[in-house]
Amino acid sequence: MSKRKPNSRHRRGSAQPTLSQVAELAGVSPITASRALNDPERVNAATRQRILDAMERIGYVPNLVAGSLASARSRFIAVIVPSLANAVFIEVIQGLQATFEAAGYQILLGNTDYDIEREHQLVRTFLGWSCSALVTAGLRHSPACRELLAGCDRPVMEVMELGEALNLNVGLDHREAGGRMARHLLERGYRDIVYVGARMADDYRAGMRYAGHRATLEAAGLEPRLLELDRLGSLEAGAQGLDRVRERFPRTEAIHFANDDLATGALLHALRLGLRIPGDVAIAGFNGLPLGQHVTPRLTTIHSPRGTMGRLAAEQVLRCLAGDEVEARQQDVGFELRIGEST
Amino acid sequence: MSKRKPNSRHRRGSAQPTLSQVAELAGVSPITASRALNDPERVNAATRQRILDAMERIGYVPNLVAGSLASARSRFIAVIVPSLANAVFIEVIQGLQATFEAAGYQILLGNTDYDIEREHQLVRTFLGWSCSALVTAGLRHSPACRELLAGCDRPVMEVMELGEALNLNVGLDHREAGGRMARHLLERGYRDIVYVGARMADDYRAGMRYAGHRATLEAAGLEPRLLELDRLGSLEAGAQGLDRVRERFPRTEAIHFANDDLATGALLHALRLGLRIPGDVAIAGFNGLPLGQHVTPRLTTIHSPRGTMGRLAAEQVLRCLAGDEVEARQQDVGFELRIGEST
DNA sequence: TACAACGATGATAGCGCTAACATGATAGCG
DNA sequence: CGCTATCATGTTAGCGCTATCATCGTTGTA
Repeated sequence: MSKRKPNSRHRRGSAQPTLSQVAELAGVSPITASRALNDPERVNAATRQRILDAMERIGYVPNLVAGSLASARSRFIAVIVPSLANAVFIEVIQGLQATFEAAGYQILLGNTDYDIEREHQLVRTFLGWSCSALVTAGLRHSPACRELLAGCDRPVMEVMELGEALNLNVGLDHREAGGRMARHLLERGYRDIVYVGARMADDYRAGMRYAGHRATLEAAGLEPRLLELDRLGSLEAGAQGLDRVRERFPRTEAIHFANDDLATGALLHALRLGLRIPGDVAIAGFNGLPLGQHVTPRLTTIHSPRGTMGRLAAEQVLRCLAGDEVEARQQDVGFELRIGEST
Repeated sequence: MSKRKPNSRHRRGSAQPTLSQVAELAGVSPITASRALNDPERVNAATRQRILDAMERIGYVPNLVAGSLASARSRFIAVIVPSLANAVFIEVIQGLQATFEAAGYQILLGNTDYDIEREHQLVRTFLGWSCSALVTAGLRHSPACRELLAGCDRPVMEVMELGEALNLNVGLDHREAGGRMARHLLERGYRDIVYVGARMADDYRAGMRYAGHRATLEAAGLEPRLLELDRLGSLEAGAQGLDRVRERFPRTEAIHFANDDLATGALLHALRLGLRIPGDVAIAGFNGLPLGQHVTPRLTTIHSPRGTMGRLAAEQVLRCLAGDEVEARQQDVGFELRIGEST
């Protein structure tokens, strides 16, 4: 029933207390109240306390959206990963999150589901949020996305792998890692070796490891064999992978799996089947997930420092944001062969 | 060297193309350009195409910060969890994320690290971002945080457990789940049963499961035994838990672990030690993680539908945001006893 | 004592967008 | 043919905050 007053045209807003109200209560101007929060040193201690009290009293919550618009910068860091189902990305995210959060930044998490177009969309959205920096998992982007990232005038960090990066880069050499494991298998005397990947068109870093693996085998005069599964890595997929390898390549002595999930799934499945490991078949993985280190026999794998990768990447970005000179735009976190009893 | 012109006082902004520039190029007013994006039906098709072309041409990226300020609502959903190290939360987040993302919402992820004050801080920050709704893992909050949530005038969803919720609630009854597993162990004939928890002051839902476990044992006239570890659940901790139980309660017939990580860690450790399961000791867990279903013997556990929980919660929140009447503010997703060979 | 240097605070003017209302053209109706 | 309904678009006025420049004492110094 209550008709809106005809004169007062607008009345919007969220009915939340505003900085102006705080300022009025404290008897200062809004800008001083703003400074009390964002640049406390520039405000007289007594005045500041009066302002903080007023905020407390009326339950003021800063409107960060307004602040970001006015200052043209947010305290958001965009983080874009291809999947949340993979423990590897989670650990990198944890490293990023802890470091950024400690510096007062909030993470905007995006999940591409291995869709490169989706990534482009996410980058647009995050730029629309005036994020301070972007972190993406991997170096592969659609051309439009790459252009957007190159021209966005803020730190762009690409993690997980090393290569021709747009700007900042922290990761490891997957090709080399794949080669390293292949060499280990050769050193152990295995000759009939199969590499098992899972959707390597999407998980292209697994493809890079395979490339290293293949090159090593070829250099040794052996014929590389590849089995590719059409679903992402999981324990279940690993079990299936083992079955398929035994069916297709019955003389196989060793299986080099694209990751620990696959490898552990195969290992547990092999135990169920009563196979001896590595007597009947040797199994190797990649990642160094805890899981593989708790089974018997322990999984031979290549450990990558994922938490560290996230932390280093975040520190690098923070340094950039602080305006410090960044010494190394590219950082190799390396990897480590961990030999268990499975090979 | 180039002195700023003395008259033009300000010149800020990000040098990014704006809607006004798009509008000018397309020969319409800014509001029409705005509508072409946010409410396409209300704009003539030809005009709309002209506007979209103009956007494409100058590489316009919507400034979502400005849009949110003007409309007093963002498309953010705050999601607050106590940890990212636990697969359980990850799976809930995945369910939330997929559903919210499909509806055009962006998740703001917060990690409290089991610190209730940190949660309060996160809620403040997220409210400052004008998030459309909040999702928190669990019902426990600091009084100030609870007050903030109660008065924030947007959907608040509490997931994971059921109880006295602020507003919306999707979860399961942990007390009942703990009781259910205890009953199973009793039915199997075990009498000397130990419950192993890990930092239950923090992981208080594990404490609720223990309460159900204890009640069931007491009702059967048995004395409940508890072993608490001072670190969070992990395979490693589970192995340690088994050792401690065997040392402290040598006659133990069955161990009810607070979660699958602990249980699986113990199970694998037991196999390493050459113990028979369940002959020497029976092992049960909670969660229904894939891991436990791939070991031999398979782990007896209680499966909770975590992905579903996330999805249902998100759907409920979306319904609320759409203004639909919400039929049930509280939803029990239940749980399922999955009997493996470990008991 | 005059003047620069500094510290504390304020006035003004937007940031880029959209809600609310307004306008003008066209269509539908008896 | 005058009236209202509907559609397409425009005008106006902020959303709540902060960058920029301005002001006004106070202090230190020659």
